[in-house]
Amino acid sequence: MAKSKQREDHVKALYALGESLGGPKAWVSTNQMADHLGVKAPSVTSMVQVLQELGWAEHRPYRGARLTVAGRRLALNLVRKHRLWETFLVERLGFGWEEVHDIAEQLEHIDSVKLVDRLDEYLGCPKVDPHGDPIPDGKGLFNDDRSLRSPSDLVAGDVGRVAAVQRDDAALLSLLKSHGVALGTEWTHEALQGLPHDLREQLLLELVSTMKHGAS
Amino acid sequence: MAKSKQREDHVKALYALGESLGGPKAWVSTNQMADHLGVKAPSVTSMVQVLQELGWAEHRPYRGARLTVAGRRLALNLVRKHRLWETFLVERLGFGWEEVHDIAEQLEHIDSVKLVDRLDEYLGCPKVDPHGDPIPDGKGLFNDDRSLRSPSDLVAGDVGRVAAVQRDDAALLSLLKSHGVALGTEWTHEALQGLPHDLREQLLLELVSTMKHGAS
DNA sequence: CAATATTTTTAGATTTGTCTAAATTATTTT
DNA sequence: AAAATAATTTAGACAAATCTAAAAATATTG
Repeated sequence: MAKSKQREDHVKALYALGESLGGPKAWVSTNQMADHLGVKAPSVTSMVQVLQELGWAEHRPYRGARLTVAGRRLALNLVRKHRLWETFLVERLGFGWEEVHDIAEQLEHIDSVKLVDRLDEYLGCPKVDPHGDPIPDGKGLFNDDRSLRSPSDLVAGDVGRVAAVQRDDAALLSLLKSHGVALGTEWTHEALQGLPHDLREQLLLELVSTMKHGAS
Repeated sequence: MAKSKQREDHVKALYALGESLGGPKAWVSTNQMADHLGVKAPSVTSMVQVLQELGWAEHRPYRGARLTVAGRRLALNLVRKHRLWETFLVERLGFGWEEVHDIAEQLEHIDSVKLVDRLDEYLGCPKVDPHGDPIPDGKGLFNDDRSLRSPSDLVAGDVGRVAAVQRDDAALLSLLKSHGVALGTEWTHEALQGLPHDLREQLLLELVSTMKHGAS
């Protein structure tokens, strides 16, 4: 096995960037990972070579890296732990959704299958975390049957409920909060235009009502 | 500050051994620490020198080491976190008291004052953990007003309630469990003699009733 | 109290994860 | 398509935490 905080962080970065780049087959550049992790590119190169030896990633020199099936399983387990702990912090300990990320970042590295399973059960096997993001189950599968839309998909007359936020960092979440944006709040197309563009684009909405007729 | 898991582990060992050797002024040998931590003596020497530079310990070559006031504060905070997490695992997640030590050993290094305070509050500010050991408060003070006795202090006719166990490791605790020993169970002097000597000596009891008259 | 035995430290090597600077490969531009 | 530019890797250094083997200090014993 030979896990470590750093190795797990690199696996998670590889997963997150791979997803945003078009799925498990996408190659992620070492520079992107370096930016994402706040380290320099050569550090990523050497770590990615370690991940390859551990069987968690594949590395094509000068092309990039991507996760193997085992690496993906590990990544999804980290996501699961992160989101379960965030849920615990918000729902049980009364934290605000904007202040839990850094703590969950530490808690996700705690190594105990039994702990995660018990925590999941204790929280009632939640399907989404406090940011609206889906929580993978014990086998690393999402149960994401929501149909989310970008704010730019809404037209005049539509109302959308905030279901998730794309990026999970304290600054952004505080800013959203200060504009009255929280999970579950409902917004008309018009009201959304009142938000700054970069903020608005971070939201994912569930359509509550529309004036449009025909196919949804 | 510059905390790390290893530095914190050495501070905790220094605290634990110092206590069992007669309080904060006692010098702890590097060999004792090495045994306790499962590393070699030279590793401890170099780490103790680091702790000295950080202001957490004092090192007298060839004599031993002991904590400074700051080091002691850090140690007590680690004990606090360890015992709060153990309480959480047993009382909320349904773990057995013998299986929580290793997980709490990881959780105690999570760094967030707010998290610890919220957890404490969530658990109802418990005074003792599932092994019966007192939990220091946020300022590092024990509220230990129990008067505990060693099994050998009991005489014929006395009944004692198991209030704590001296050592916290899974093997011992499982063994105790298999002999029917759990926190809160009551034992007569005679019944205690039925336990193996080394097991019996790990217990701390609260006197429930006695046939003796006069001073307690 | 001198010789021996034990404990502890120093010296130097190793592993993990990071860095900077230089070399290499890929991409873009003209 | 050659030259310039950008991205990535290699090479080599460094810090943290560990180890083994050897040296130094302390304790024990005859």
